[in-house]
Amino acid sequence: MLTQEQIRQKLLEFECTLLNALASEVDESYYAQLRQLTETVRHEFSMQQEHGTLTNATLQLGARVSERLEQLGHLLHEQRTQMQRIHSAANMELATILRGPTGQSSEGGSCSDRRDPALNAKHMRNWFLRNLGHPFPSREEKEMILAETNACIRDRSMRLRYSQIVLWFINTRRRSGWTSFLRCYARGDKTKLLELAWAIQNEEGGTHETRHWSAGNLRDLPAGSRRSIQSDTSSAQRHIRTLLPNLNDDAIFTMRREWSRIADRVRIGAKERVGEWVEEVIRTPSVPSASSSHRRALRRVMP
DNA sequence: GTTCCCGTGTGAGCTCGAGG
DNA sequence: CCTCGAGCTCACACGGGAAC
Repeated sequence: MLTQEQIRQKLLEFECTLLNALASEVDESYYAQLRQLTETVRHEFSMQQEHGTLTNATLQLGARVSERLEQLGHLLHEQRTQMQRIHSAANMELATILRGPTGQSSEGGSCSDRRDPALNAKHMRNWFLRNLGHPFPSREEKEMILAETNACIRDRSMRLRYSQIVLWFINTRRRSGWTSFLRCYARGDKTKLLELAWAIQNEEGGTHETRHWSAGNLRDLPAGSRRSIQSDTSSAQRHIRTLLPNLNDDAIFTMRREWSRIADRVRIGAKERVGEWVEEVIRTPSVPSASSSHRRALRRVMP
């Protein structure tokens, strides 16, 4: 353990370092060095305090250093805020230049303005994957996702609207294949699909992190459906075979593969897949195509 | 009847690769 | 380099169904 004099000496050195930092520019490496030094001093100080070996004068010195640290903290915060402001202003200016003299503002509703290539879908994807069995956020949840997404966007003009969140979920359900899966394996019954998702999740095991998806919560269902599931206590433990008794091993394998593809498409980004739609149409020629995408695909492949 | 939400159909901007 | 088509994505309009 250090002597009282050694502690005082270290505190004075530390104070000197802090004063230098306050008087000059602090970069990331200097900041890291200061943080390390702070930890060392704090550790030594608390050890001495525990043993009651600190004099009043040393305690006062400690308080003064602590005050300097706080000052430095404010200064760093100010520096960072200023840097962020400069960065944001530079980005906006660059965007204006790149847009060129004919560039239009995002107001006005023309079609050229509707598309936002920088749509930040991270939070929406996360929510979707965590509720893959029932990806229908409530109004409150959509507003929360909206707030989380917009908190990540510093440029106010780029912030999302509530309707964009709604549209994203509609389009993602459709394009990831979730809606087709619902029709195909649950006959449009969302409650059954959630049960199926739970069954797949139970059989697959692991965690959300290893699977990259979760079935979601019963609370997401309408009250009536929730009650009907809860009344059947074994439903969450049901097996895929019980839920889909008509499917053989091959069909169950195909179903599980399609389910993991849905998760992948949501995780990486939903893509239109012309080849697979054509396959689907060829497989079931008697079923009229339900989606515009089918028609678009066919129009492209068979002009 | 009204309101809200969802699904479907479709338009349109953008990117990218192939071909001239 | 330019053009063109395919694919991807966002957005809007509209209709249907459920809840009130």
